[in-house]
Amino acid sequence: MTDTAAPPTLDDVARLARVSTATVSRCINSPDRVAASTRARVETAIKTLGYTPNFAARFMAAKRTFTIGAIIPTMENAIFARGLQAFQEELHQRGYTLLVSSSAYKAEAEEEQIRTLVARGADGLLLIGHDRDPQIYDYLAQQHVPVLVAWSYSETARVPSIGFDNRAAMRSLAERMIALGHKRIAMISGISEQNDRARLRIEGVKDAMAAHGLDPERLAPVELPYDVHSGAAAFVDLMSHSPRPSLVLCGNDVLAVGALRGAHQLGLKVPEDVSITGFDDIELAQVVTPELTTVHVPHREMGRKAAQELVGMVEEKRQGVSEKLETTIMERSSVSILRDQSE
Amino acid sequence: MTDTAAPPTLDDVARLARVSTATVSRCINSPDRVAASTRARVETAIKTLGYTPNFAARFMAAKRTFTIGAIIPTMENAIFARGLQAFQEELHQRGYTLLVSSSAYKAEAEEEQIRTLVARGADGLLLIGHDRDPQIYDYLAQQHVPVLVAWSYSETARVPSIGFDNRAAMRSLAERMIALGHKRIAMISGISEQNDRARLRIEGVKDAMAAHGLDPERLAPVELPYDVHSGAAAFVDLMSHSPRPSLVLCGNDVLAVGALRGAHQLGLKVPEDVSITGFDDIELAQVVTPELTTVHVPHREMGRKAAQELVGMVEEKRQGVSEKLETTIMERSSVSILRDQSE
DNA sequence: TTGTACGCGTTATCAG
DNA sequence: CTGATAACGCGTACAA
Repeated sequence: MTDTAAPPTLDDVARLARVSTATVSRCINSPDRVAASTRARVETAIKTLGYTPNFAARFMAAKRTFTIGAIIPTMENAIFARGLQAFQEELHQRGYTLLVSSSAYKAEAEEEQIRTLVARGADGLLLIGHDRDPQIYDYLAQQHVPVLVAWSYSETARVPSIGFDNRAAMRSLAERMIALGHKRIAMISGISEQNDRARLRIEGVKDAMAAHGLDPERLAPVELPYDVHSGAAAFVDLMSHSPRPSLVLCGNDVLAVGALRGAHQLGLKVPEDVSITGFDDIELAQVVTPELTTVHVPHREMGRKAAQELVGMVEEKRQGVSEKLETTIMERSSVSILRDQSE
Repeated sequence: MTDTAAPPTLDDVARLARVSTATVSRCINSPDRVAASTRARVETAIKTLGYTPNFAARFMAAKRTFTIGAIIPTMENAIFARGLQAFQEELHQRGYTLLVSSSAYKAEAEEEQIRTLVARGADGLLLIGHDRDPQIYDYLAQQHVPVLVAWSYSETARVPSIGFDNRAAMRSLAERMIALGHKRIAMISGISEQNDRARLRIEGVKDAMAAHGLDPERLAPVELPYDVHSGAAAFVDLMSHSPRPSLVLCGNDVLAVGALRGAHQLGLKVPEDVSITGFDDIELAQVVTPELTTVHVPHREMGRKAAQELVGMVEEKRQGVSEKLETTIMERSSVSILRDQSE
């Protein structure tokens, strides 16, 4: 128990076990390539010394860290939580450690964190969405760090993605709402700059409107940070216009919950007085009253597949292949039927 | 744009700038110790090469990383999100990067992640709560890595903590409820093994009961994972017993929201038929109907102060000093008044 | 002010 | 199956 000593090194272990450092290293990295007897000796030495490999040294020599980095826009709400959890679990099964950083939806912060994670030897990176300064992709390419994007699917983007078609998903939700008889449609969106999910969801609504004889230009989505408070304020403001919308489509569930609160403040009943929808289907959506009609995203599947693909890219040094995941509309009780739908 | 080349090194920069590697290193780490003219040359070289210092090499040579690690029990709900966000912001201001890992409330996972983060050169560690295998503290001491605990305050623990008194906080909530006339009290708790917050909150309720002539042994808290579904199931089960409790105290807001759902399933009105309380005062508490009576925790203050203290410990190589933060009871609408409270 | 040279703790190559 | 030994990229005495 020499508590003041510096952490033990490979050398210390080697000396104690009366072998060379190479042998100790082998015991750790390919145990089968060393005799059982000596291995036993080494293992005891490791135990008694409380030896832990020095990571930096290992990285310098081997250039691999078995670490994957992920940068998500926020940890403040649960949007990315389930997917990330699944991502981590799958990674862990494959012997990788996940390190997470949050950018607070700020492009510069994200860039800095990308550099940080790469410098720290991340073998691969998971990023959310495609929209970012192209220079970053140059940097990543130069550093030979594989990158995979999640939460957004794109065929044309520079890096592979495991995600869903935000535009199509939102379009089909909007079309369903239109089929239900909603015509006066408003939208509360996340901030679309540097955020393809937000941007594409707006486009999806416009697609639906255009396809059904509504003027997309009249949508005029308001863009705000993804938090409950903003959602509530925007909703209250929206309701002060006339004619009032019969439906408020929200860019995600958090904004939708905010809208629900706004309605509550105004004494408006949902869905009788106004309908509200969300996107993501996080736990929150089923916990509020009324439960939210929203777009279900296969969070866990996405996380799991992203991990598989990213590890594949890292280990086989190959290009990643994109995959589009399916979303489904969850019709719950925050939407009213204005017109009977018998076809 | 030689895209196939390996990342540039100090050596490359030195060659291009026609100086030694030592000079380049100085330009980066103590710019004032080098002549302005040569510094300019070096800086251009760095720019044109797109040089980024290799982190592992730097760590090996300098033994500092300006990285702080944090291991939280979960990212799945927002319990730790706000505090962690504040922690990160404060860290960033001081030039440190935060790396986060989640243990899914599993002790072995946490231990592994502690080792991972230390091996990766974390200058300091933030941990949640005090309950863990003492060996881990030995390891951390041996590695000379400063540790700070948050979300729980203790004077007697081996490591310093910035947190609140979970026991006293829960006790005063329970006392307030008793003062309101509640006598048939049930509790839905998190799993208390290896979780001092959960454990102390149970104790707090028992303290309050004992102090007011109620038998603490009759509390019989049920312990479950912190998720909405578990909370709902436990609540439904609790309500099948007779006599039914008039009040269900929950170990945190997530369980309380679950209880609310359970009540809804049962057709029970809250607070008319049964009262429910939470703990933490996360955003969720104000978003559900009825809004949750709960214990407010100063998340952001805790995160900020934890960052300050931990950086202090790292930079000044000193023992950390603990601080107890205040909590307050937020009385909202999930609790009924059974008895008039004029004193 | 600048350069030389060594050490940090591993892994990997190559003999033995 | 095992042992020397050369990298890996950088910081820093020490020397010039």
